[in-house]
Amino acid sequence: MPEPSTRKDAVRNRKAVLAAADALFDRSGNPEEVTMADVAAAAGVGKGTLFRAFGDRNGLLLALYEHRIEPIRQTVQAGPPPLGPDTPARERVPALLDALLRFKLDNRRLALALEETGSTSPYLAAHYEDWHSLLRSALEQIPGLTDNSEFTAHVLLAAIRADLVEYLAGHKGVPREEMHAQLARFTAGVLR
Amino acid sequence: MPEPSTRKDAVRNRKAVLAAADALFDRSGNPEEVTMADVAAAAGVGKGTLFRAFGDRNGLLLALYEHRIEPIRQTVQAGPPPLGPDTPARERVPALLDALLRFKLDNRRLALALEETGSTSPYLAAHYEDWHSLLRSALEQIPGLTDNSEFTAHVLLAAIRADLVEYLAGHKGVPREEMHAQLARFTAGVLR
DNA sequence: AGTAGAATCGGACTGCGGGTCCGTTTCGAT
DNA sequence: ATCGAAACGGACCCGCAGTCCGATTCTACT
Repeated sequence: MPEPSTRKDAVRNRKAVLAAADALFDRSGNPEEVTMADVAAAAGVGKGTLFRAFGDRNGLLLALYEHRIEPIRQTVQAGPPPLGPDTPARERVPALLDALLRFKLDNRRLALALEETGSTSPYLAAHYEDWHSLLRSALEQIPGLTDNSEFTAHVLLAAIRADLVEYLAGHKGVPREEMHAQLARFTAGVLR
Repeated sequence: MPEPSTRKDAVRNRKAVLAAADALFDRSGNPEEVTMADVAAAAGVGKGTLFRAFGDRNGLLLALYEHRIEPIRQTVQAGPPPLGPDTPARERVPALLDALLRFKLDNRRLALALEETGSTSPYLAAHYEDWHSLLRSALEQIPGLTDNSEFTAHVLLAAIRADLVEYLAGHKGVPREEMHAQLARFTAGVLR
């Protein structure tokens, strides 16, 4: 990410901001109450620096997200089954959803903040398209689902949206394994 | 809604505000850019009046929503099949989802505004609980779905969330009937 | 009809957060 | 050591939800 010719104070500050934001978002219950000024202060940096490095609030959230999701992305793209590309679709679909659910449980605040961001619908984010098309092409390889795969992929992703996960896990107190089990059961039903 | 002893100017202003808000939300593409000041101005009323009548932005949105959804609510509660209580669950579930999808298509801006409202997750709204428990109890009457009905109801409702509907219908240009068809196909699959 | 006083009105005002601006500081190439 | 360029940082601006309180309008009572 850091360009070859970037001044080292810029690099240092970028890291400081990422670390501070990372900590702040996980700590607070409601991500909306973490302000940009807070992040800048916690990182020991001015607001100007913060905004120059990440553009806007959404840019910061995105950078955090990409950093955290990287391992999963890698595994999906070139790793072993059940996530990697060599997995039969029937196993890969539930595995993908399971991994994403685990990610959202592990990164609830961040995922929430990312999907909330008022004006920007989560469906317009670049990474949504990625996950959707991956899931969709997996679904297309399963006989009997090829016709409605587009919509089915949307619904399966909607089943693990950050605010739903937060509601069930955080508000309703549904335990982790229970959520995984319910999602697996539902997915199995859809895949018939 | 207006208490027996409410001054008539208050009643008049309340109606004016509702009418103005109704029009404004439907007109603008992005509901976030309709400000409370706009609504007050369009209604020919001061901001103080607006806030006294509805509490806050969310209160206004809710009042609008309840006004518009009332016919559906009535039909569901005491109307004829396929929405009313005498409908066999197997037909009622898809009918409910279809009606809600139609509602969201017809009231896109409003539904969006209602589900966005930053800090307040849609899952904490009173009406979500209502629809969820209705759908869930219908699902429970279908053999083979009784175990996972809770989660299944959440997912089916997630399939018609306002921002997803807006994304598909508005951004991707999926026509109405196509959306209804896709939802019906998916639901049929889930109900097996 | 007239009047008192309570409820409502309305727009100036506050608080707050995202985002910008620009004088000052730091970097690194020569 | 020097100089131009890039980065810094915090004062500043802007827009919006929500509040406050003096002015206004309604209604109950005579």
